[in-house]
Amino acid sequence: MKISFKKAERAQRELLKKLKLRPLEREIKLIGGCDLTFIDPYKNPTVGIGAFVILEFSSLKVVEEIYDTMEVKVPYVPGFLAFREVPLLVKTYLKLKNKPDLVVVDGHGIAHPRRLGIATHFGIVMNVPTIGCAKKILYGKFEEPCEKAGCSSPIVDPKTKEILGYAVRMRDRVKPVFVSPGNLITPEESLEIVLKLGRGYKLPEPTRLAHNYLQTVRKGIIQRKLERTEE
DNA sequence: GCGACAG
DNA sequence: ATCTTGTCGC
Repeated sequence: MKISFKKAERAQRELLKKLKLRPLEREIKLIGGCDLTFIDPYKNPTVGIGAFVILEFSSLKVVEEIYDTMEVKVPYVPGFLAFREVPLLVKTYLKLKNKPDLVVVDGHGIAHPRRLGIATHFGIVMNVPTIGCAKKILYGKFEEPCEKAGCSSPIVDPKTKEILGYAVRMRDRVKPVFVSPGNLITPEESLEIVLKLGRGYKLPEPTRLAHNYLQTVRKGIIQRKLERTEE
């Protein structure tokens, strides 16, 4: 499927009007992590697998895990990731029994050329507080944080000098992750919460667990598919 | 014009 | 985003 940049940008500008970067309104009890993978990432129409893992924020214990699949035809284009991945994230989110008070999304929030990273896009569509946590920078300038776990430095918009988020070192001497608010939260709160989600790994727990869960699910699906075609 | 470019 | 073992450094 082709993608109209003109229409996509227009859609992003429309969604931007609904963005709310304001302090959290209620206490975070349940926190969700989500991620996507594909059966064949190099094929164009391909089957995507989406997953959500819900954790109790205070203990980081898993409360619920769920996944769903969907045919994905939209290609990945930097700056327009949400158009490829949000539909499946929404489909999976709707299956949850335990709705989280906040969702950590694999990708950026407002640290995006038009402030509409996947975390922001999903947060606005679902009207839920979100934080974006990406492994690589997409937009904004930052200084390398100190080498210790817990160190951070702001991601600044080169045009407006606004703070879009933070580069955060979750583990000693390991590459930082890039944290920015998605919707219904502030940059400072996003940083504060992500720091509480560290378990000594590079990624915050919700994201790490969603990713691990997906790997297991994916192997199972591929395995079952093989058994089915050879008997 | 060139480089950079989440997943 | 996937395929993959060992290996090096802290």
